[in-house]
Amino acid sequence: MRAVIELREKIVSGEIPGGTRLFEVTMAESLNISRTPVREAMSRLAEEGLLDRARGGGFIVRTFGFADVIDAIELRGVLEGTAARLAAERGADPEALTGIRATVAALDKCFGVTPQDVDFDGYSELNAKFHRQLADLAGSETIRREIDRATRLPFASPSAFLPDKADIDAFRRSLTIAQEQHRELVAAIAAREGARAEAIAREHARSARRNLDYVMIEDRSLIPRMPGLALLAS
Amino acid sequence: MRAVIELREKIVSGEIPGGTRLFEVTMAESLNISRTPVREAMSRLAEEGLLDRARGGGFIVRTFGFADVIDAIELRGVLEGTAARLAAERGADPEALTGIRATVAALDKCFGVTPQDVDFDGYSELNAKFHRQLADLAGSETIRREIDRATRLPFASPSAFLPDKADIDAFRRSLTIAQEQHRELVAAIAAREGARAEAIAREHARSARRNLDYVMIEDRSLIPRMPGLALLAS
DNA sequence: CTGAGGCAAAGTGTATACATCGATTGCAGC
DNA sequence: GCTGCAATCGATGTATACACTTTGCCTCAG
Repeated sequence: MRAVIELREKIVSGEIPGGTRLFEVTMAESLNISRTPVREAMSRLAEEGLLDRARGGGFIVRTFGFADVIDAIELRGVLEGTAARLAAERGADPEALTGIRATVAALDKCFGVTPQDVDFDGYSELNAKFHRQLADLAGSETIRREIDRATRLPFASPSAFLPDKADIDAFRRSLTIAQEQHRELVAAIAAREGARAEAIAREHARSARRNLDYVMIEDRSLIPRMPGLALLAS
Repeated sequence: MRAVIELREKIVSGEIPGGTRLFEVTMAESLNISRTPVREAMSRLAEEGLLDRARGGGFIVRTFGFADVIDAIELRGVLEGTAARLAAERGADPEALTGIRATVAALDKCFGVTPQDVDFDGYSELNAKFHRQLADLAGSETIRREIDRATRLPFASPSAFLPDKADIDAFRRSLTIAQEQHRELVAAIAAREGARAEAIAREHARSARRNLDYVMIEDRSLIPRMPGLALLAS
């Protein structure tokens, strides 16, 4: 089990670059374990989407570029949008609605009196909770699973591009906008406005893309500080 | 390798019902192989979505109901819709467009002069090709993979509810409508009409749902003839 | 009688030896 | 010199023995 964690870390940190073929014996020696758990670990990481099965057996580290980050964000928006739309169309469970409203209220409390005063750790955690609750809101195991899968890649998670210290004004502003979207998204679902709920969820995902664009265009020195961008090629 | 195929068959045929916990030793004995390839096989079937990993190790056969079929169809519509929209918005590769147009033309030739005269095998094969080409059209590996994944479950494939003999009028009619959607979908993408392309792709997936509804409401005796419905619970 | 703790059995996790498959390289024959 | 076949090396596939974890039941104590 430890093998999974160590191997995953080596991949997401970029220590093992994309395209590398992983040999069982080599990996087993470097981790000081036998081939069997290595195979098991690789199999699991293939499930996660970090590895591809090579033809004729074996595994290859997947290569990710910025286009993949963009598409992963777009995909998350589409899937969360579907969850929101279905929740609106089919009617969300009242208890679940109450729960997600509570999360929105808790997120409100992360904002202080001044724009500078934001509880980032609290926001990040509650944001993750909000998105988990959203995925559940449609009551569809199929949708929930798919969101979970699409979200598993390090740069595709809803909290991937939340600023860790958020000393950038543009980032800080994005939090306020995102929270407004949280609120309106829940309102749209409760009002059974499926199309609107879907549109908001899609747009909401794009805030991650805006932050990504900022990092890429305005201040590339932030790239190393973004967990999940380390494994990108080039 | 043979283990994967045999085990998969036992699951999709319903021989091993959902919720069953699979024990490595038992399975190994029943397949006359050792535990190692059994583990490997289960791991792969977990990737396919047929098995879930149980807490404390081991695997459990996933349980599917009709709600899962509905949601899988909806999901395919959403993902294919996204592929279509992105292809329209970003501009599809001209060669790829030519290729998918050729498939549409070939599909046309499956329809004879009378409504009764349809080449079902040819249609089925070309239909699968069309959907493969559609998934590729956006030029996004991320999208293509996700469509591939969502489509892998036996009841979620684009050809899942094509009538094998199609002796039902309603089914035959659906083919004509579906082909019209193929044509308009390509036209919308070529015209860079993203929203329309997305809408058509979603609606197109719903034809599978219409066929499913027919089977469920009008003539349940057809259920065993639908490959991929055998593994459903209840 | 109930609850907790330990013991036993079953099942998975791991290590390792052996088999098999594929590719690459070298040799021989044309 | 080129082509084809064969052999060898390296990698994954398979079998099996052993270790460890977990779970369920039974017993003993409160």
